[in-house]
Amino acid sequence: METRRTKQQQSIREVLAEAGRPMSVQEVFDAALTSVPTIGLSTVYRTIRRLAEQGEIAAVAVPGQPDRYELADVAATHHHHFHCTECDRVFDVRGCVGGLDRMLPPGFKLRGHELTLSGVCGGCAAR
Amino acid sequence: METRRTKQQQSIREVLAEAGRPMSVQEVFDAALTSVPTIGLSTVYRTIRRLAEQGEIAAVAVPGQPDRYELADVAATHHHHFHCTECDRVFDVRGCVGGLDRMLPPGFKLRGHELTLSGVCGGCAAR
DNA sequence: CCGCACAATGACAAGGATTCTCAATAACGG
DNA sequence: CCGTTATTGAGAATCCTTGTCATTGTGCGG
Repeated sequence: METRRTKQQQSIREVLAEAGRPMSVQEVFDAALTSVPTIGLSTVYRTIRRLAEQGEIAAVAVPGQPDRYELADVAATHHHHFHCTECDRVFDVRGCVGGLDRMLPPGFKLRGHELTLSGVCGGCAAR
Repeated sequence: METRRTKQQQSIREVLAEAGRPMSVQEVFDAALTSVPTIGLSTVYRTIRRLAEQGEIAAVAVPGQPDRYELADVAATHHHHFHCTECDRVFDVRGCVGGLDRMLPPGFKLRGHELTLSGVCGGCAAR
């Protein structure tokens, strides 16, 4: 089961890398179309799922909307997210919080956490 | 446009109130069936959506899974969530974090935040 | 440089979740 | 008790995601 390098996967990674923010599958698909006009939506779903399973990208959930994804090396640089309720885009924000394990009941084991701030982004607030 | 009191809506609220944790639509439906055996899935979706729009319940997102919902008065008592990666249930946890607005870029306006811890719950850890 | 094996693709079918549609039901004011 | 009409339940329709499969094209060995 070797792994082969294709322009489709290359494109998807580039899109995610250049975006600098978590993107939905549809967003990735639209962006990838400009560099690989024949790419199929299935391929984007497949590739993103595989990257997620391999831990190369991380999923970000927003209530009522499809998941977004971002590169794991970004995710590894511990940070969190900001969801603009106006334009529905998601941004990365730096910084974190501590003492989380103290919030848990006895017997619970903490493995990770995800903080999503919400409000209005700079662009939307300006208008 | 008056609002009428029905046993279906009553049941859905009771289920959410008694659960004490965020539930998916399917979970609410299953639980509501015991008190109102004829209730339809459509009604549960409709009612939950309306309650969410009215701000009576709040949505909780988990990557790759349908949203969960909990009563707003619970949500108002500021708290957060713990997602067990073993049994996939979501629990409420007390406590919070501060200084979040300092994490935002200039021009961004913070209106709310959602913290989701993940790991293994007490029950699953015991086994 | 060529050809083969098979991983990856793209188009479409299939599946699951959620919303929509509409005739039938049942609150609630009169 | 009656009529109005909000609400319901069943199923169709829609959206998002995964599965299927013939075709394509990568990477290796010759």
